[in-house]
Amino acid sequence: MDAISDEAGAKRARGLDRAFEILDFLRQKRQALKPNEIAAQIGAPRSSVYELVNLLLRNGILEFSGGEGRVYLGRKLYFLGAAYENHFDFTRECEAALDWLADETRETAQFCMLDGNKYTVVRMREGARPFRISTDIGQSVPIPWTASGRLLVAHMSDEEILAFIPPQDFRLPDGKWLDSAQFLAEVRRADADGFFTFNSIVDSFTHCFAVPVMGEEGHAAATLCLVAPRADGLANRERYLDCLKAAAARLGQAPTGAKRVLA
Amino acid sequence: MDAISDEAGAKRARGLDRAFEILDFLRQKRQALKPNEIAAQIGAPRSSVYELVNLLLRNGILEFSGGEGRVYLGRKLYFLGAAYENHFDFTRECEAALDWLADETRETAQFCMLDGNKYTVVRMREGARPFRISTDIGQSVPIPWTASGRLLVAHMSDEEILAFIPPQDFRLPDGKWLDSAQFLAEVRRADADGFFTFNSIVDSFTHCFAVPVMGEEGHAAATLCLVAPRADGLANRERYLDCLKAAAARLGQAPTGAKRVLA
DNA sequence: CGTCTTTGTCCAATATAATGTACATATGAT
DNA sequence: ATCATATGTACATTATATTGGACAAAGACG
Repeated sequence: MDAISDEAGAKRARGLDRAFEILDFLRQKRQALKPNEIAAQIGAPRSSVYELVNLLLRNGILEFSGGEGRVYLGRKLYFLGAAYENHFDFTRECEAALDWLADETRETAQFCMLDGNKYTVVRMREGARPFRISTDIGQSVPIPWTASGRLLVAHMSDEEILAFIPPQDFRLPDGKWLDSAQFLAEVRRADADGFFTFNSIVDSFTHCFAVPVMGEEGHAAATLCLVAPRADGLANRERYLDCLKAAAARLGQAPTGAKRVLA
Repeated sequence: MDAISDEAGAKRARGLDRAFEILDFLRQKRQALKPNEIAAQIGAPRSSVYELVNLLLRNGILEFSGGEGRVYLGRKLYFLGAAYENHFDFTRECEAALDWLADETRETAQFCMLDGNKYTVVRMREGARPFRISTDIGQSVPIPWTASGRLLVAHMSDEEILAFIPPQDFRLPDGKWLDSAQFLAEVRRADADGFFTFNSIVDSFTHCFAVPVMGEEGHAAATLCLVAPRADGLANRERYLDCLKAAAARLGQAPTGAKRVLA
């Protein structure tokens, strides 16, 4: 499934990799599945999947859900995820930033990150527009399809970027292929400018704005984005960018392990 | 680590179990650790831990954090946890219920679940009291120490319960041992009553109220709790219980007929 | 009634993952 | 300098985890 992992030769897969492949698959499907279905759809031996599923069930990583022996992601994952969220503590400030952005611009505001070699929307505020413009939260989207994508890979070299992004992800939703050289050029420009904007590739009526949120490694750990109707986006371009930059500046470069003890 | 799994004989541990042991350990420690430290503290071979950590890093399950090669839970776990939360979608209603409870009673309100064979507070609203009564969110607490614990294991047989709860968890914070027979009797009473209340075992000045939130399997999937000063709790006992039951009824699964929370 | 598909369990074979050990480097104490 | 500790890497060994395939029960369908 992942372009990173298995190739051609029918090698044995490591249990851990298979396990996380199962978890990712369930997340992508967003529904409980029978072990059999999982095995068939990810192309793994049934016996292996059954064994792994049982193991994960015992650990609380998976849970029975939906009856008929179907399984889905388990409570333990929720706890682990909550611990992550708590540790890096971007959530609260993130929500505040999105609220402020949505309030200030009336457009859809998003907080986005990389999930492996895909782009994903982590949090979102719907704008006050009469029509909804939204990618679903948690869905994996090819990096080249998004404005944020340019910023999220900007710390890599050209070679690293091309090795990182699956080649098929340069195929746009309309079937056309995005030239990788053009993409790389846009990455470099975005990095130099500190933002990236374009008419959305995914639809034909929105303009997207993205600015980086700097993490502790000194590069973009996430992005803040606005998705606006095209005319509107072009008309308010400077103001929107200023809003985004202000919000990102407040969010970024948080003190590393900052633990706040509340009184 | 888990009382369930390995004991005695120095057997080889399975990679997956070790991996999740590492994840749980990091969650418990709530800080980034070096692989070396992890290995030493969980009593695992260093070479194994190094291999697993690298594997988990490649999968985004762990991340470098805090420098010096330290690692902590990774973003992928956040995504998986978010998918779980989204699927079972208890969060939004849960927050509303806690808000309502805190508003109605002015006491600390908690939403609690089992994490493996421990009790844990998943969400909480601080009460309006001048002093704080709080278990930290996400901390694992022995089941017998809590009022909720009685309800969360009530669907098991006596034997299952005793096999499920680690024996040392019957040792209370003050060093005394809780008689398991007494605990089982309390479990049965709580199940019959549809609630459990007692003077906290953990401290000496609070009274705890717990009611079950019924899940799709027909037993308590979680609990709603109030933690009140003793005098206050006793004075408002009936009203607090009514509030809790009302909130839990709205939260829980519509009873399918088998088991029923008595009003 | 057969026949096919779906689902789950069981088991032997072997590729390999977990481990112990040795090695390399840095840091700090004496 | 010398010793001790902490940290990370490399590799051979062997216990075992992964896998394919056999087996069986339970529909679905004609």
